[in-house]
Amino acid sequence: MSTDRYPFREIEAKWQRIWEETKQFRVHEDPSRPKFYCLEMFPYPSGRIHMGHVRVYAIGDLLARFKWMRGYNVLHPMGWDAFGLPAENAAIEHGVHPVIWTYENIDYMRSQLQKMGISYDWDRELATCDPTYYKWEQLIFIKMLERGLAYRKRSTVNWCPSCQTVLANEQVEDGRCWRCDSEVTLREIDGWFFKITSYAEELLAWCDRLPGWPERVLTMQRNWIGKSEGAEFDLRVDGQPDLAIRVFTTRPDTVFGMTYAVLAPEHPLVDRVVRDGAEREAVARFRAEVSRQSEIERTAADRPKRGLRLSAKVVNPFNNTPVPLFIADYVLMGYGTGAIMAVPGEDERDWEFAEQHGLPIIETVTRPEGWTGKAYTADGVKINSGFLDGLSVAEAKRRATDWLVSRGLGAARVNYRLRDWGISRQRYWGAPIPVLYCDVDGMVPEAEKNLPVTLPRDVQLSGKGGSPLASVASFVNATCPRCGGPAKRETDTMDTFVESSWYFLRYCSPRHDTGMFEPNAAAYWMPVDQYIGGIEHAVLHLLYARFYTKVLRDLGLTKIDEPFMALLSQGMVIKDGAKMSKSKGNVVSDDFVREKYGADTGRLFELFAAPPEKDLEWNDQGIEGASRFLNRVWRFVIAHVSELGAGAAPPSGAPPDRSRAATVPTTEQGRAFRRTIHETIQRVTDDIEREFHFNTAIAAIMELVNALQAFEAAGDGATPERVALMREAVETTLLLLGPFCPHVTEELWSQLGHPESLFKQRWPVVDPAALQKTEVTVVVQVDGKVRGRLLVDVDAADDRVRQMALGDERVRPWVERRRVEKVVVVPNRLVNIVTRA
RNA sequence: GCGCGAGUGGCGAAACUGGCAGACGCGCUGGACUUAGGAUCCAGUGGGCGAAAGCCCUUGGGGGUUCGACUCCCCCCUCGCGCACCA
Repeated sequence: MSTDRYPFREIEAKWQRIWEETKQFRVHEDPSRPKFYCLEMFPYPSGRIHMGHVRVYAIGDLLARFKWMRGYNVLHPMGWDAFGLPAENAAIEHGVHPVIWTYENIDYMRSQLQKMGISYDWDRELATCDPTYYKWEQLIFIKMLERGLAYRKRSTVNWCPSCQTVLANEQVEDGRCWRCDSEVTLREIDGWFFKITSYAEELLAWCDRLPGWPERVLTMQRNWIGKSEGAEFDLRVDGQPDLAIRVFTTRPDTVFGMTYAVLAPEHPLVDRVVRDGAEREAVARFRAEVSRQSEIERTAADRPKRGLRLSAKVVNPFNNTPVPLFIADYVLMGYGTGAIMAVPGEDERDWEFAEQHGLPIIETVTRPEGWTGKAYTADGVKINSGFLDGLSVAEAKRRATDWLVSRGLGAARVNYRLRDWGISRQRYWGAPIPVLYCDVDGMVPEAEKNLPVTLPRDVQLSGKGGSPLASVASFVNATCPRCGGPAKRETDTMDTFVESSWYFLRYCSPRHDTGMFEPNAAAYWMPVDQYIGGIEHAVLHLLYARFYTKVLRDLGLTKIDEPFMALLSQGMVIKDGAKMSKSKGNVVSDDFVREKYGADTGRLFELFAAPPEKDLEWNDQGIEGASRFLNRVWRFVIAHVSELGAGAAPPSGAPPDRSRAATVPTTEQGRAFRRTIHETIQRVTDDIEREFHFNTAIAAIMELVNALQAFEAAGDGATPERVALMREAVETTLLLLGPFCPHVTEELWSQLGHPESLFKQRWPVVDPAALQKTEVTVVVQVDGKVRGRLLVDVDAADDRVRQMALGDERVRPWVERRRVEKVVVVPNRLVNIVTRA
């Protein structure tokens, strides 16, 4: 057990107190300064902050403090995503009311964050379960309802049997619940939806205009939205003139290859094309079989396709040929029209099905030479396709669509995979949906003056299913805001992703009480300049928030199109091969690390161990290294305080101009050392600002400290020049390290005699003169292998360098008795002598 | 299956637009100080040969482009992630 650690406990408590007392990180709109809105995804108050959380907040704090020092007015808020199931489950298991459980967790986690010393403006703290918060969400819900952006319908939805609630499509991963991993089932239920599909095109288009986002997140969003262009048209049912089946295809060029058609088993027209009792029975049996499959089984691509041939036939409008009609499990009711024309020649799924059922296959695209595959889906010349023969696929698509349109048989059509966002939750701990049902007026939104519709405190939570609010008579029985008669309240609550879809706007004016946010404040701060959070929300929260922001814009509340300009998706913190989580029992608590090593050390280690986008394996030994480094800095500065501190304080409190040294070094050693200082400034600045490579930024600072110690050790006395250089190095080190380890650097900064906070200093500026070199080492290679080194003047003439290289005595033996074929000179870098025997 | 991304010492990782591979740190080895060291400091640390100078090999594997390849191109292997019957 190490003993001689710097007194981090006292230092951290001291500076947290001072920052709080001086309200150092409280901010206000200030149009005279550039703003920077730095935001980390707010946490769900699950209980304790662990090292997985620390990583995100350390990154956010580093960027916020860095931007402060770069002269920005930085908004850096924190709050709580406070509604959600764990609170309700805790209530069921332990009998604690969700409100108690939630606020106790918030209190504890807030104290943990405060002990981390993050530069939050705590005056802006919010919790989404606060009625003054969700009130505005209810108001927006009503406005969305008026515009048809919120609607209620009965539909087949994803149901999590363990959470006892509906899930949106985005919240199902691999057929399992995103939160509890239970297998999701399907259920027919009434529920509320947000019409995110109305924004599909815009959400997709803006993916191309978010250069600050990681490409993989944008790809995931594009895939999720799943745009496909094609055509829709009717297939007449043979012998039933009043019946037509609408199909959607992305390949209208292949219609001449249609050899059958398929309806989803649930398709409503199935009942109308069925001819007799026996067939009806067969259909019922098939449907039962299909519905027995779980969602996972049904959508797995690698399982055999099951189908049932119906007696009816449908007619291909292009050539009036009747083809057989099937119902099959590989056609989904939820996409397109729930019915397809099947073209086995050019579609892999149809090929597979056709083979199984002995159906004919017509090729309508010329295969390339030597093609041995089955269905052919690439481009080629059209064949067997009537008036389309000889065209390319793209051209044939256009012509076929035109043909349909001109005859009034169909239309060009764009489909999206994205479905509307189901937001009804049959649970208690969420924001009530502000709607009532009246016998006279039907479904009625709550009057604005009656908002918020608050969640009642007294409720029986059993987890047995059904919305718990339904059993709270005082909540359910209400007054119709339209007729004043009795009405019943909606008892579903909203998906908690609704709260997190606008909290970043609320932070701009968190106590504003006449609207969602104060428009001028939002206009000043928004959009978020840097958002930081986990990759797990690539499609969930990040898509919902983008959608909701656009809705607010269209309601006239804000002018911004997109909430987050730049996104940093940090990797997970792994321990023993798994993500840290309570259920896996591999959590390294923030309390443990902070008490043993200090907050600065914990943060430093997480920022140093890996670049932020990569997963980080927690390593108990690695943190010792971070601790050792900070101790080394501490000991060095303390040991030299008296000699360095003297005169270090600027006379008037004005920040000294650090871009010019008090002294221009007179020795080569001094010049080299000062060059190291300024190279470090450049490296650290670039690493933070350009690439988010915090690990290499820290490495550069470590190198500077190593150089500082070497410089000190190699000296033969404290000349004024040496002291000035060391002071420059020490101050630069503290300034550069500040955003990573704020407490220890702030303390040392003050010990050096500076009356003003380190974080009110300007970020160090590179002195170009210090970077200048007079000589460089040039590597000499012979046939690509390093054989020698030359010390030459910077920008020495190529010819001269060539001569020196050829004449170098370490190089000569490798060149002797060989012919020099060529000499490549890369100025200030290397010489490569190419030889031949 | 399709689409991305990644494979570098014992470990975490560096390497700008092709130009000294392995910065920085962990671990390990030896030494100093010490009653002690799990503190601190010094030295060493990719592999092989060698007393040393030095030489040879080395960025998943194979080919290619180039004076020169971790970096660019082609094929293959492994791992991770995403999508996964979306017509």
